[in-house]
Amino acid sequence: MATTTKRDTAERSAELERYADMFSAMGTAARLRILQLLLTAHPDGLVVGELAAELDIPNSTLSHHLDKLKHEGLVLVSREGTFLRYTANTEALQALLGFLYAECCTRNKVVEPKRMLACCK
Amino acid sequence: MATTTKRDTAERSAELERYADMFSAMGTAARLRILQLLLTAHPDGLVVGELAAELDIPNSTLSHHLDKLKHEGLVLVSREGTFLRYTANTEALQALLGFLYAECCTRNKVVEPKRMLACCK
DNA sequence: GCCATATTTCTACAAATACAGAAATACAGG
DNA sequence: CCTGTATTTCTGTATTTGTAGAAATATGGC
Repeated sequence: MATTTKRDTAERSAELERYADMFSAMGTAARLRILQLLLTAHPDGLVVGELAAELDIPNSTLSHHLDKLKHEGLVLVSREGTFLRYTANTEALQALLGFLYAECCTRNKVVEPKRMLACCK
Repeated sequence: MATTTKRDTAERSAELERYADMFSAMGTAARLRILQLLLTAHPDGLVVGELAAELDIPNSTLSHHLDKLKHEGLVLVSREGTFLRYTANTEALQALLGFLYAECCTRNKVVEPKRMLACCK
């Protein structure tokens, strides 16, 4: 019989916390919109100035949002001279989608999870 | 050619806001755990006392979290005498999953979205 | 080294959120 | 109607979050 060790539980709750933080990072219209724009521009991504042009929010606010998205691993950054280019982190998004799918559907036993595994890049 | 009217844009941003609120509602470990428990118990759901027994948080705090989840449409409530029974709102979760899938994958053109439509109940 | 541009950090503040003890409400049963 | 149990609302506080102006930093070109 499979025993659930204290470490298992700790890991599981740490994982839960991580996903909660990711959901939280997507929990405002501004940041969700940023992600949308980056996904639309994927895999090239966008530099901050391009995002700013679309979003009509002050640079400092935008920077703050980008920092949060970066901190939760939802976007990646690379420098191009003076510019910083942000791209959506498809791996993280795939993980999040997979988690949601597993929680929502696997436990519900409506669709087998295999179908999701190939999702995203 | 399809023109994008002002109303289209307003609707789209209202929708975005709604999904952002949903993500926000799942943006803490406590509420994500509540959803997990409800999904595990789906379709029966759980009464508040059962949730309280699992979660080890004060009733008032739990009630507050449940209220937020209810407000964002992620759970449904029904009264059973003295008890209130909460269930996961699979329709809302399916919509959220579909949104995330569409944003993450359709734009990315990796997997066709048809595969998701039958997901959840 | 200096200048111009891109982006972030600093700082501050208002608003939202998490939390929880205590009181209030809702219901079932006697 | 009174009692006990279930759950929420009330209340207050501490923390986090969103926002943004101003200053600072980073980079490339002259």
